[in-house]
Amino acid sequence: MIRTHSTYPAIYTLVKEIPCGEVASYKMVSSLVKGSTARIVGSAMAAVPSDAGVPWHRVINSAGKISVREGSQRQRDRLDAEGVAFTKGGKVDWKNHRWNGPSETWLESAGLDFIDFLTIQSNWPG
DNA sequence: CTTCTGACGAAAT
DNA sequence: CATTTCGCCAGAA
Repeated sequence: MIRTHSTYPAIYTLVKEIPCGEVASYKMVSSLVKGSTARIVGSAMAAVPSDAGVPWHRVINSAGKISVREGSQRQRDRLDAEGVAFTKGGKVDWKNHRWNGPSETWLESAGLDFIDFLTIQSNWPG
């Protein structure tokens, strides 16, 4: 694992909890990792080692779209393959594919109790 | 130390 | 809807 920002490891273990067919926003991820921001999560995704097994393609922006860059088509292809539906405007319907949060095991390891989680989740899109 | 560049986001236009 | 503006901040040069 590449050693960069101190919150990268926590970000990666959290993103690994997102199951096939579901997506989360950079903001959602950052809301669960203390000390991180949506921007940092973006940097973390850009730095994911190819062999780390982190499903980086399941993290999109808060508008429900895939951020434009080189390789964004590859991300779109992966999500299509997982059954994630996009509207004509290229957006994902949070109602159908939004991730609902990590396992309690993860929350515990992050020092968050269930009440904290519910408060955080109430501010998620959708 | 300074500068520049973003896989971001929210609000305003 | 699309664009712009501003706040934010890590990491590379």
